[in-house]
Amino acid sequence: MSLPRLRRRELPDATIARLPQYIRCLSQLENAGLQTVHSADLAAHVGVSGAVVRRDLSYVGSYGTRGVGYPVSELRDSVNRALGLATEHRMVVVGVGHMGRAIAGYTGFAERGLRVVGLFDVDPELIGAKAGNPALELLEILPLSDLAGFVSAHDVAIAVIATPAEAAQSVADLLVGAGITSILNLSAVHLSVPDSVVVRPVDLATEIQILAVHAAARERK
Amino acid sequence: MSLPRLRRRELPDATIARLPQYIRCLSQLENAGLQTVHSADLAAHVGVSGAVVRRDLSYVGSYGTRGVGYPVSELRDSVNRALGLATEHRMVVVGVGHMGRAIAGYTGFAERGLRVVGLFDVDPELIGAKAGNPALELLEILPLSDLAGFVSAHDVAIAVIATPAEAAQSVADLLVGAGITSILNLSAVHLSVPDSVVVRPVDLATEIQILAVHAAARERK
DNA sequence: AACTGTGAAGTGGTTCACAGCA
DNA sequence: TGCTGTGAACCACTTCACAGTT
Repeated sequence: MSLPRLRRRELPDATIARLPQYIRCLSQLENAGLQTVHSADLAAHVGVSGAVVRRDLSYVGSYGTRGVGYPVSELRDSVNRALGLATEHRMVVVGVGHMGRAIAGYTGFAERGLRVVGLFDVDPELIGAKAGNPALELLEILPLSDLAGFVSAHDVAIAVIATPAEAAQSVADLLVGAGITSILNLSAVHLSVPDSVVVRPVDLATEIQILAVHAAARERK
Repeated sequence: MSLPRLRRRELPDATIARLPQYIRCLSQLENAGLQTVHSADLAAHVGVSGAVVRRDLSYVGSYGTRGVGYPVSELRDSVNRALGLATEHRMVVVGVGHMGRAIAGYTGFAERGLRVVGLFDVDPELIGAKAGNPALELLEILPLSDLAGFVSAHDVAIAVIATPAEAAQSVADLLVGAGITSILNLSAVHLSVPDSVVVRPVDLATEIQILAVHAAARERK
């Protein structure tokens, strides 16, 4: 009998994306008083196959019982731990247009261990105004010139770029200089950053375009 | 010598996502008077390798010249055609919060062959108000009860769900009933729809969570 | 009998490396 | 010589299918 593998505890991105969905489902089950859950139940809730769920849970190192299922609350704790939800990750949002406000005001970050702590913009009309999640304290919008100081003072590692495309690269340079290591890029352009910095691009226009191309292909067929 | 393969002209999603970036770059080069471009140039602009660019362009069936490169304007036309940019794809946005407004007001859709033609919400305070891209005509926000009629009357195939999680599934049901075939789901929950309907989920909180988990892993190391 | 955990095969996409052609 | 076009290897993730365990 070999010990459970302790080596690389690297979660695939696809798994990380599903774990919070399992957590939400597990919390509901726990409230409903359920003690155990099958991979198939979680699978149905998240819209994947049971095999995916079992594979995901094998990564978090939490074991179910063959023939029975998974213990609901232990499993939820394990998944929480795998996601590192004990520590709060602070982030800043640069660009307080509609998209920036949508993120600043999103109420679902707390349960994911995330928190927006700073808002930045160049527009003098916006600077000094307040925005954010009304359930927490509203945040004052600060000028970009305060960004570097703020990031180091508040030990922020994650930034969201929600500026127009033209400003995105210069904001990224600023963020990197300030010590940010992870960037969510909502602008439509590719950002050049050092290898030590991780960028995830999300472009809603591109997502819709993918839908449109497939829709056109289906119509044609 | 075998004819160029005419069979499945299916573009991979990853390729579809990059083509608009090539287009933007090609337009710039064309304005600058350049006649030809190397795969490496496009690659640098988009942040991928030259091999990816060549593979992508081989899908669109546009041929460069070995030893020389690609003809800029012919290539742009080919890419435009591959993306089906000649026909305009109409879409509706359901949920006119910050996220919905960000999409309704986005000015980059036109160059991608996309257009928001309808806005819908349940909030009586919002219904009747106007929102959208100020460069075009502003759109009146309509009640959900108008959705089905609107979709069939205006031949809309694509919808964006930008509602809170609780409303998302019922909105999806409504959209499917109305004949929508493609949905961009910005809510955090999985949507159940018939196989004939394509859903692309985009959850910004999840994207940030992926960054946070990786950041935590790097710190730990 | 029921359900987990996981090798092994399959899939979609990227990277390598090089043959082919101007 | 220089750059394209593309088989083949590779990689990350999913799916299959079944052995293992209670």
